[in-house]
Amino acid sequence: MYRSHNCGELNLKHVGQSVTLAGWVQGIRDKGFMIYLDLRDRYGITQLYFDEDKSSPELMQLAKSLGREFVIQVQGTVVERASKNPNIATGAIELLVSDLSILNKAKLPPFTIEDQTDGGDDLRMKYRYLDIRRNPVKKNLMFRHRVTQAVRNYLSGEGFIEVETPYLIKSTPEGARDFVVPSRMNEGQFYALPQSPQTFKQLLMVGGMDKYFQIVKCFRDEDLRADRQPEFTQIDCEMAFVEQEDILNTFEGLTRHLLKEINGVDAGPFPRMTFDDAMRLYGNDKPDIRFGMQFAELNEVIQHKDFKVFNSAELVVGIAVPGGNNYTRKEMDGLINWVKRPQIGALGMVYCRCNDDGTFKSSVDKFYDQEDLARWAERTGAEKGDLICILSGETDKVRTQLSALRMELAERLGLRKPNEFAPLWVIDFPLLEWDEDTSRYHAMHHPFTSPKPGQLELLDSAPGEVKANAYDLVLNGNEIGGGSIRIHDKQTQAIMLRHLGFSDEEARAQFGFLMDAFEYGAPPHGGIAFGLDRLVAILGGQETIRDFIAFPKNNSGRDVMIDAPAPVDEEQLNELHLKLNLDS
RNA sequence: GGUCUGGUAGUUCAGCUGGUUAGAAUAUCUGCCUGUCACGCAGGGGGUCGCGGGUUCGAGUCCCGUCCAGACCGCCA
Repeated sequence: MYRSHNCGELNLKHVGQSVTLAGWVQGIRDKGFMIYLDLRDRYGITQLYFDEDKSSPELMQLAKSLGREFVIQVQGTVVERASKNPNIATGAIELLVSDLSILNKAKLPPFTIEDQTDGGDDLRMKYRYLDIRRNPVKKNLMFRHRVTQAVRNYLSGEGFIEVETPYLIKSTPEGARDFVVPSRMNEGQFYALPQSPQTFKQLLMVGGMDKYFQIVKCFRDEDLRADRQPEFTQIDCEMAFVEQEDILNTFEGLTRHLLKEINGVDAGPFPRMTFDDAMRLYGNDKPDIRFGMQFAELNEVIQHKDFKVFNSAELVVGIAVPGGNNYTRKEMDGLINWVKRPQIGALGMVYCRCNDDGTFKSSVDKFYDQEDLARWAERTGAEKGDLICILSGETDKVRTQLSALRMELAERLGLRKPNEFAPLWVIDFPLLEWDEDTSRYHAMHHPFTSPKPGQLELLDSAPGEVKANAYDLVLNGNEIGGGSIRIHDKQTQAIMLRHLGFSDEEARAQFGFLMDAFEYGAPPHGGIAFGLDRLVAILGGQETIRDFIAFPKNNSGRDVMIDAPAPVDEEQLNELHLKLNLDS
């Protein structure tokens, strides 16, 4: 037996007991005549105590030879401390050590194993196993466990069955790039790793599983971001015999349960907003509604003067920035430069200060009088002391730009409070989205999403207008889940694929198995998938998902710890019937 | 594919318009210290300034290239 207790559980009740502990040396405070040593494991820290008067010279010597992160085992007696530390759970006691053995020595770690480490990201990733010893990462992983546990309990309690679906599947042309796996036994052929178990969960519905979920890895070979990894985890869910309303209610229930169970937050009914409204009011299909600053379209009240920039714009839209009037000239210039950066791409920004005396001062006073400016304030809801920021241009672009500005300003104003949770359903997404590059429509959600009832006919006349039974769950400006009611009959699916540019042959080759299944009694069904990594990070009050993943990839998709990806040798390539072409 | 930022001691960083022997903090090592817990005090060691080229009397500093890391845009049905 390596230990009788862990390093987080001993307290005054244990005084006098003889115990055995094992763990890592967090730190040593060598006072000469006595030595204090912090012993750490997953559960906490317990102070070990060596005393020249009470310990043998050999034991003192051995204790002095210890270094940081040595793995040791100690036996001793729990004693009450002469001076207690109220900051840790075991702070009232210490262990007077009688026996010490070194289970394993440790090299000096390349960064300090402390809450505030001195290590940079790169180094921490390379030695992730050391990083995981640190509280922030350790706590995040344990937090993630609590969330997944709560998800499983809740869904299980609601009658959902967790079913595993295969990882080695088939590449499909729609959507993200696939990770591809060559097949040794099938020369020249490849599996693909799933971007999601989408078709399989639909087939489970055809198979009568009725309520399915799976906490499952998904793979997308696209560039990474702070909140995006090439392999990530979804809470994938599907239900049969449901309408959109059933799905929304069920998974609003799950989300409310998580907010209560994990964060102790009682969330009321989740508000719902159509995609069109989200775009109009926030310029974004995943609005952060923890704060206001809604868009106000100003065309009517702004295009009657001689200011050509506004008059020629498709859309003129503004937001009120609370307390923004106190920005200095320099800060305003900074803000204007910020929106003009290539990442945002605005050509300029017009602003209007709302003074405390009720007057207005705009950057375009040449063109607009006080009466005009008062109308801007009325439209944007700006009050005394606020600042109105106005962008103009092509509708889609200007909305995106103002949305970015809104988020940036909210960030600067501290309006994006991590402990506040504002869930929102965004509904009525368009079925199709025009793609400039390929000059065709592609599915906004995925090709199995059903159009709103009665809108199938519109597909021919006005494909861009067709709305889908598709919905996203947004939490604090992040898309944490998305789903749809699916097509469940072969004819509709065929029509859909035809509009996505598939020939009938291609459709059969790619999705024949699904369409066949639809002919054998497919129930109406629909579902949703949550991005677990993102969900966990947001519930944990953070924006980056990396520290909620035990072994994440870096910005260029590398695992710097095991140094993957890596070349394979010639023999392996031959076995897979592959020849490298590194020139292309 | 693109834009931007960074790469200097084990680590995190400073190092101005080019100019003596490249600094700080922390970590580490040695000694001292009887209640520490971010222990304290004294002292020591520690550098191919990412790499390659160029400009210059002289480059950590300027220029070009390259590699690596991070943020973002494109991309992510």
